[in-house]
Amino acid sequence: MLKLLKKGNTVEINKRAICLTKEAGLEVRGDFIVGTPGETWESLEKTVRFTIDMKLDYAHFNKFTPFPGTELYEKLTEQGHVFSFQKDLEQNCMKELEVEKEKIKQTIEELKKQKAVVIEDFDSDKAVYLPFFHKAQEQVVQTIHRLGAFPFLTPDFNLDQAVSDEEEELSLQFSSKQKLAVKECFQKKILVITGGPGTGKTTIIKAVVGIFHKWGKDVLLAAPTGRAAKRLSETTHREAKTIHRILEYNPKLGTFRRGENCPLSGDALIIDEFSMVDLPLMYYLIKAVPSWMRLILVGDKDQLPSVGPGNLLHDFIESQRVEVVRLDEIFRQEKDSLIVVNAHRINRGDSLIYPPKGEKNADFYFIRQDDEQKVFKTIMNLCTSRIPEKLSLQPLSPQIQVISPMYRGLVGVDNLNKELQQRLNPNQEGLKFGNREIREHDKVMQVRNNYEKEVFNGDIGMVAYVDRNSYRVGVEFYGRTLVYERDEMDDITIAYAVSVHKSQGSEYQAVVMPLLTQHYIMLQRNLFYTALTRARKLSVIVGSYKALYIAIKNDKPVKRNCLVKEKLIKISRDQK
DNA sequence: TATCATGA
Repeated sequence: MLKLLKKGNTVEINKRAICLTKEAGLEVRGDFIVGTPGETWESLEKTVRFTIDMKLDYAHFNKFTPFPGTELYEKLTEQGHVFSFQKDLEQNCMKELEVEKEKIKQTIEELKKQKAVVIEDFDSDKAVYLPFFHKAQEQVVQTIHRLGAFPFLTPDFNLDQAVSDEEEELSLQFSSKQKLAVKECFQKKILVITGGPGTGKTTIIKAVVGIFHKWGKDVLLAAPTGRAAKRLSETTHREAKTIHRILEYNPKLGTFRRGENCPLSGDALIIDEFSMVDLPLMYYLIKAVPSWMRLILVGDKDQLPSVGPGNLLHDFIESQRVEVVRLDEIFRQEKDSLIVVNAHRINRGDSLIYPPKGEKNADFYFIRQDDEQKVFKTIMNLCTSRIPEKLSLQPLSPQIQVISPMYRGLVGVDNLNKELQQRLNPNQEGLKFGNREIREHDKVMQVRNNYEKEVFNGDIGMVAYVDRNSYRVGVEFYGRTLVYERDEMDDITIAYAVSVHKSQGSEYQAVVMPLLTQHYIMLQRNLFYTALTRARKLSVIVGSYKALYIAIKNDKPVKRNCLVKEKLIKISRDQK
């Protein structure tokens, strides 16, 4: 018998299945099968095929026989080597593949009987889900469809006048696109506003909130992270909460008090940084949205998709069943900035434009370096002297940030932090906590929301003092010094280098990033785009051309197996 | 084959 067991955050299917999943490359992780809900038969088979390929490769490797197509194979055959057992092995593997496929089908059928998975016909294919993800996806699609069709109040005042009033109040001039975005918030039931950094998303929210307020309507402001919520409330001068908080999350029970039976109250709900919202969170959120409430979703569709399943912002936009305003004019940086130009090129999958040789005033540089050691050395050199000199900044300045795609490795976040601490902040007596040391003047990052201290996950600070007697540390965040007790030390981490994911939502004058083929799993267009657009004045990429090319060409992570987009299209077609 | 991450 197969059973679903819950262990920590992971669902395990009994031993045979795990064995099967391991052998077949099917991983059951974070409550869903193969990384994404709605995995199709076709892609399941591809995964299996891939695993068999790897096995084949591995088998050859063990017998010192290279795989056809590899450089080594070509070289050796050129030299007259013959690999006679090649064919047998391949044939065996093909048989194995059939057996594996059959085993997977049987396992999934068995799981279906136990209602441990939901199998759904979709077009000519079949989709496999864990029940929760199936339910979540259905609910999100149906509710978005229903909410969009629900009648709503349109303003009884002159909208154009209201917009110019806001312009005056905020003392700025909206572009025509921005004006449109503001006005559409009042003319549409559900609206998506998307645009890159510097396209004025927050200013638009500000104006929208202002107009709603003057109209006498209640607006709820929320964001998926504590930091984004804090930023939102700072710019709008109104209360903004995390989505978890507006839904009144209960961490002990893992439930939300707000839901169908206890909906949110208000006339409009604005979610900022919507690109970070994943399918489960959207499910809980949408359940708590009453029919009359307007929904305004704001985010950058080109940023990193949520780590959790789903790619909702993208799916909503692509489905063309939700109204979208795209902000594409850039205000923050000039048009001749290579950072801006290249950010656009990355999103189109075009190759980058490099500064002319010897150019000293460009804001983007690519230092070609194939060797990991050399990349490492270059980064050290950039951080200790070249960048601080060029921008006249202190080497310890929080305005210089190293970003890395991964934690592991010589040019990973962890090692870079260790080495940068040694070079940038030597000779300081620090406090040891486990295997790390916190020193005076160190750059640190808060990694957990703390509402008492008013610091949030992702906030960057500097160690102001270290008290060796009481084992306390004082950290200065934006002019405020906060005291950390010994047992609070896990709330901060050294932050000379941070992951690209962590850097999302922050901006720095200068950004340095290694990019090598060893990061291949992370080499995605969105990742590179996010890293590049964190810099305002200077962005330096150190790495191999091949890695750069892979990253730009790879738009795969955008294509997830969720069927939110397809289902939104289907549901509106079926109703006609 | 193995990476990133939020929330109370």
